[in-house]
Amino acid sequence: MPAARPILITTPIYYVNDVPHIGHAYTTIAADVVARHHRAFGRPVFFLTGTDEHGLKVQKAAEERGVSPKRHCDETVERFLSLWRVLNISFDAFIRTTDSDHEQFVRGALEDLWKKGEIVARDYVGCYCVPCERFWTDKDLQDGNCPDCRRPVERLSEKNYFFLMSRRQDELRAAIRSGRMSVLPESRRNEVLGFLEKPLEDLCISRPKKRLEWGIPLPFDADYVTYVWFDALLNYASALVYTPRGRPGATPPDWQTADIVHLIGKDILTTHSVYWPSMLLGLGWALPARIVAHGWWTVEGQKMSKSLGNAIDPNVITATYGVDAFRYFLLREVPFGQDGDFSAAGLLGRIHHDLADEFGNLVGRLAALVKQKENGKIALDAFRPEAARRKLLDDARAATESFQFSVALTALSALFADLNKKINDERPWESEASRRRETLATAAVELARAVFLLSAYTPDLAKSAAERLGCARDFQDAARLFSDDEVRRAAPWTVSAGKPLVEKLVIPLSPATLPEGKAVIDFADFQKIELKTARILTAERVAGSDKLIRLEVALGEEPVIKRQLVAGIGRRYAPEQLVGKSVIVVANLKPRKIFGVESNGMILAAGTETGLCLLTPDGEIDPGTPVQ
RNA sequence: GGCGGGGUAGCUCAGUCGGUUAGAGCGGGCGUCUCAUAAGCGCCAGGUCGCGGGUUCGAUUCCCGCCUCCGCCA
Repeated sequence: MPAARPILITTPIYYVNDVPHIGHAYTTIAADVVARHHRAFGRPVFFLTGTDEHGLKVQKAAEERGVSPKRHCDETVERFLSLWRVLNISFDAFIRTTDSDHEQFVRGALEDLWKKGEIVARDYVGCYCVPCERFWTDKDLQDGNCPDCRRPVERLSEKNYFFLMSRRQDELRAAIRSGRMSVLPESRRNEVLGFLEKPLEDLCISRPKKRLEWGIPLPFDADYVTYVWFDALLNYASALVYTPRGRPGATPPDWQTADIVHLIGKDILTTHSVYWPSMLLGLGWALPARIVAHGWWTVEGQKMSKSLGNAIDPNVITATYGVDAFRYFLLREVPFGQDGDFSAAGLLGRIHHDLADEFGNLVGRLAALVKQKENGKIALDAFRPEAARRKLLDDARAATESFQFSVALTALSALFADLNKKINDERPWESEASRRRETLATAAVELARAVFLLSAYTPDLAKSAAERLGCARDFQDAARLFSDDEVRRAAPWTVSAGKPLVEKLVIPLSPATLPEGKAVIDFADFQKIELKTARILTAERVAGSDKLIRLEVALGEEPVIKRQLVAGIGRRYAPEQLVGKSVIVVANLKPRKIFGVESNGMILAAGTETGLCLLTPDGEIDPGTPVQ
């Protein structure tokens, strides 16, 4: 077999100031799956990740802490390194843009472009926003301020250096159209092609040292440092020519011949599919084969944001639910490329249904059957391949190799379901011996192959499953495991029984995803709340308040039970809008006086004072009906 | 505002190059086996296929308009 072309798989280098969250974990786990998968099948792989450590934000953060920028980076980079250890990330190299070899490399590339005339000096006139570290055009400004942060901008005219990106427009477009460089998913490809319909501008790649010191000095002008993106993007190539920290003995491929795959988030699509390839064209280097952009995660239906404080800390999640469960969930839940929602209930559902019930139990029942009926030995010569299940395995493999992780895991899931059905149908606990052996050997081999494919996604879980099946040794040789003839000739597998492979978790609610300050209540507490439907009979504003409305509601029809209550919904609803509406009220709330009016209950609404929304029954229902 | 992509079962989505009963997974309900983790397997979803109009013998599928959501750009 000819040696497979080496694959270079990369994640973006993460901004060292960031606190790692689910988004960082997602990209990195996806890249890890690709790396592990190809390694398992014997293809040379180089898996690269790292941190981006230059720029004004780092400089400022270091100043605030009273340490040098480098020292600041040395400390904060640990957050990423330790998370990757926790998440079982098998990177071959971890690059930091402050590595001196990387800095040398960037200077070399700049020198080369400068000599080739790909970089020119020009006066730049524009409005600069210091906090955002970027220029804006006059059109961009909003009321003369930065459109991002709304702070005032500085008008500057200064010499800067420009990379002549504009001259790469046609070649770039052609590269994408021809498939020489593919951008996935297709919607992102269209976006880039749309972007390239408009005239492409040149890229300012310098920053005067007087404004920014923390960067790589330009080799041809010591008064300037390199624009952070230009510096950062070059990591993909620089990491191959020196040896950043990483897996000992890992051999980097040659940039010019490697199959280069950049995994990115959709926010950095343009930098990776326009800036970076045009830099490569300028340098005369090979283009990446594929740029794969994934989507965003929301958390419990809400956008992740600093102000909400709902960013998911993968350290916390994995401590509660397990690393493999987390890895599995992220890649199974959402088609790669689309946005997804991370929820405790969703994660728990995947663990219980997919991993414990469907998969773990299958391994367990098969091992138990072999133990009881065959003295623990699986005679592989009884294996009889089944085309439909082989197709599921092939599909799963192909899907992983084309970054369709959820498709791959769905195919494996279908295989597990089919094997469960096969065992049910063929009833090996009571069938005659030769038939029984065939059932068990066939199920075992097909399950082992699936576990092999799963091992890129959930390495530890797959390892325990393989040990349970007694096939761990044959995992060293994918070609043999997947060859019907060869696997039939392999030595029998000896199963081992044991505790359930995947334990179900008893977690009432995820502590990691609970809003801060909210206590967990048990069901009995919840039942104390009497919720009922009600119809609003009258509504009027409470004198002296623009927020409060006095309501009379019907809590029962015959006889009509009236109730007076006060609700703080006046900024959103006018009284006349309310009459006749059906609502949900807390009926057993202790009465209290608000603005001198007694309120005997509370109306349920979602949202804040102005953005709120009354909760109303979805259909006709009598007032006074209990809500449960 | 321009360009692009959506709006299909409670949820997430697939699908129809126009045509008898519109599909899957999850959740929910019912049944059943017993090797296994109260696991497995089987059965049960009648949803104006966003709204209005048009073309057609016939449209959820094609065309037009509208509403609405999302992405990129401005």
